[in-house]
Amino acid sequence: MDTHLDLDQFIAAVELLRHPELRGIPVVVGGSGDPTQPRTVAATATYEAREHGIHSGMPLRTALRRCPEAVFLPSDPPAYEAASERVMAVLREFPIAVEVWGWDEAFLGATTDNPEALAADLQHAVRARTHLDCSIGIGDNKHQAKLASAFAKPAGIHRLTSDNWAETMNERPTDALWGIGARISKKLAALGLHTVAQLATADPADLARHFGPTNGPWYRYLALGKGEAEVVTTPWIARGHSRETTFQHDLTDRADLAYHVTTLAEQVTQDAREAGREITRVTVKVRTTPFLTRTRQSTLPAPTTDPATITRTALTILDRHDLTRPVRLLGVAVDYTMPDQ
DNA sequence: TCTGGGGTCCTAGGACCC
DNA sequence: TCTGGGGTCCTAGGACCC
Repeated sequence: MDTHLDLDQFIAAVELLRHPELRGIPVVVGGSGDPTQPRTVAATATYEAREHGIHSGMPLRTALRRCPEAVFLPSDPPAYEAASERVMAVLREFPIAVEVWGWDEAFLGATTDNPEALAADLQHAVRARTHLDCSIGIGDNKHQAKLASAFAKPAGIHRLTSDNWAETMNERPTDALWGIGARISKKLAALGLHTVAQLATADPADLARHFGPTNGPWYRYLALGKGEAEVVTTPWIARGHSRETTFQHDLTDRADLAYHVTTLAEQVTQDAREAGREITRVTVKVRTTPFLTRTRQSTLPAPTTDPATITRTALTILDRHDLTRPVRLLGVAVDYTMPDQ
């Protein structure tokens, strides 16, 4: 039996623990906390802020317009990281497998006759030790458990297994599945596949023709409620790493672009060194007005952690971009060598 | 609603080689 | 030279997720 644990309103909850006086009023977290700053979006919004139509991903300036009396707090990733680690430590004290999935989620593998009782124990322990609420989903695999935890919100427990999959999911739109978003859902709808039930009975060869040999059949697999069941506890080895910056005002001067690419390349190389990883490929991302994103990349002749090599490569790649339009974002990404290669 | 930052995986097409 | 077929690597972009 797999379970998925999802902390409720994680970032907002951590902030409200630090600022109890803000309970009950609209709070928006994001950027440096200055809602007049352009090109900054909300990381999260409290329930009270949501009632004003504010949601995560919304530009802070829009949020401010919708709710001028809202309190805006800066995003504080180290604080969320620390809170997350406290929660994961509580989970690891249980005789269960823990697969950390971002800051505020974890998959848990357990052998038990009574998963609801285990889930309640976990909720009580997390609440007692961290003052944070979580929702827990129970399923036959991680996909089912993940969807179940959403049904469990707030602070509840829900079971979604193959026994009640069809009755729960069949009439829902395809983007209710974990792994199908708005784009694929729209393409599926254009093929007459609107619901999970319709996708589940679609022809796999048909899907493969439209979505590729891996993705097509996989979508049908998701619609049948199937998915990976193994909870992996071994630490994740990152495939790569990146840093990017959106500028509050567009850049047009090539010297400015070169300066920022150099800084990003140096940061990324330093990150790689600290992680003890070697770089095999460099990608430079450029987003111009009107929100057009392009990437250029180059594979290195040999893996390296030499800052000069990475910087030089990044600058050469930058010159392969069309830089005739104002630039709003620059990014440098690298791929790492993987062990056993 | 003028639209963040950091990831992962898949696909299609071209280059190149045998 | 009118040109087969397969394998592999590389690049650029798309889609999804937290």
